[in-house]
Amino acid sequence: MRDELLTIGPFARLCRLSVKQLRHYDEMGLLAPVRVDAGSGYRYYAPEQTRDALTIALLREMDLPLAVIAQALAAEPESRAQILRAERDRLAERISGDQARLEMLERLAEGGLPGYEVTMGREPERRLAVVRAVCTPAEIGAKVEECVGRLLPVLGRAGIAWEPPLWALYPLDLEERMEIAVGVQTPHGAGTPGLRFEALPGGPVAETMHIGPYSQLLLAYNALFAAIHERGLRPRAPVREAYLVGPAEAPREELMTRLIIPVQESMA
Amino acid sequence: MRDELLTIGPFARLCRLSVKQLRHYDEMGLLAPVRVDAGSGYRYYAPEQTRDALTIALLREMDLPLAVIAQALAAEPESRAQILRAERDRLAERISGDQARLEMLERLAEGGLPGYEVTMGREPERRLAVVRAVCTPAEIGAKVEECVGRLLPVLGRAGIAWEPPLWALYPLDLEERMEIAVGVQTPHGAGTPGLRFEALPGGPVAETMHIGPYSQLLLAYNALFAAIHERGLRPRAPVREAYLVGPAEAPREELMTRLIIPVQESMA
DNA sequence: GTTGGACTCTCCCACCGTGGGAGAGTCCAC
DNA sequence: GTGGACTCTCCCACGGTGGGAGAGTCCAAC
Repeated sequence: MRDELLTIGPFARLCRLSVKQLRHYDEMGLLAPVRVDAGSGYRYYAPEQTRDALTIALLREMDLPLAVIAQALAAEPESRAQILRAERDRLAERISGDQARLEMLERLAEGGLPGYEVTMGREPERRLAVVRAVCTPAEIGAKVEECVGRLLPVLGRAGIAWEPPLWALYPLDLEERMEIAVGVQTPHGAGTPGLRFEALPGGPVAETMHIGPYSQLLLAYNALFAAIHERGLRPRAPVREAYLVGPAEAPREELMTRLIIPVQESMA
Repeated sequence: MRDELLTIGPFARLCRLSVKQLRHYDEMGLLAPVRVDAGSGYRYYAPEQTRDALTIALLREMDLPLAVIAQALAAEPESRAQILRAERDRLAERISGDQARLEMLERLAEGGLPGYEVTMGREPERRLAVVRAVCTPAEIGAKVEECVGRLLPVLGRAGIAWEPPLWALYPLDLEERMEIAVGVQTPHGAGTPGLRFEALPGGPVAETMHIGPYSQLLLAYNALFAAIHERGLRPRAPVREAYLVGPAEAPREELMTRLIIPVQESMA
């Protein structure tokens, strides 16, 4: 095999990369030309390097960061596969996030920004039997389900009577470490192991109804917070969700969720 | 409603935006505070501005560019809905692109980078009856289908005998304006209106078989080009695909496609 | 009144990957 | 030996956000 070297332009054409890209990859040590002329600085690539260059182009096409590509190229097949799997998971997560975004955007594009009727009212005091969990914002959906799965057996075993709906309580801000609670309203069950109790004070609240998948809840909260602030009020934790029609009873398009945020005169 | 103004920090907390973001939005004219103290430069926001700020936060959450958000906020409801629909389409396209990427990444993560056996061989001369089209790289899939839909009736009406597979011809480089052709091998049909003919010269080729959805074809081409360049050969247009098992005959996981790239000694 | 601490201001730089363009130098075929 | 195509390095731009410096401001507590 003759090893006539290629200057950067022809080499770029072979691997479907731009000259700028190749220079950048050289500079960052991802793909160095086999020879660099000391005098002129000209980069010379060997035809064998197209293999790596094509691989880089392929992985870039899948949106892997250059740093990760560098890792993957340098790694043994085993850890390389591991890196690729990690990236696959990252991409899968991005897609599912984008799909939620898409659904919200659909709704916005069709219904416009309004579409939520916010009511200012009063809530009675409630006593909830709850289980708690700590999670990040991204995990909320899974964690709530998990909590429901923990809660119902406890209630059943203890023979505690309760009526729907299920409730969930959230902090006001979506932080990295947020404490949530899932429960039901009941006067019974004090002292049951695994159960905790939450006394929700009565008082003024803002509320609205969300019909549709949970991925679109953000829209409802947006309307809710806007209405609260416009009235010069301040939201107070915990935010309450009541699952009037849940995933067990209806397809995701028909879920009904009541959103309630306690409010307070801002002067207070 | 008392209009006690808020400094940037408390206002940021209300709308779940960072102080940096608010300053940036002010600077670019997206959301200006109602009052800026001439002496100190302090920004003062009115509680009513939380509505716009929340909307901005919401649209950013859906990944709309700030410039588009500015447009949307300024526009009438009608054109706003239009803008949102356009963004929805953009996002939908990104998702489908990402899904293709994900599938390729799956395959890479599982099978590793190898997985394609590239054969160097010789192809006989072939005479194809084709229809042509011009498209961008993103449209290829749809255009090829459209071409098939145009080709088959013409063949049928003219009573031209042919045998599977269907073939497609592509240029070497994926450019913005690429000419493609779809056809079948047949000795008949000269002069049929709507049909053109393509004489594929025989000679040395590199080829491989791709089994799976078309969204993963890039992987096969990567292996193919790498093999060609490693042997010091040069690919020649047109690239040929033969659809041995097409979408009409099998689910997408089981599609079989033969990829053939004519090659030439690089010295020539 | 003064002090201290929390807040705010403006500026610059960083990330990521790519492209554009300036200005200078190099290669090679005619 | 000359022209034209190529290459070099260097700086700046995009998008949106964050970090940090260094200076100034607000307000409550003493």
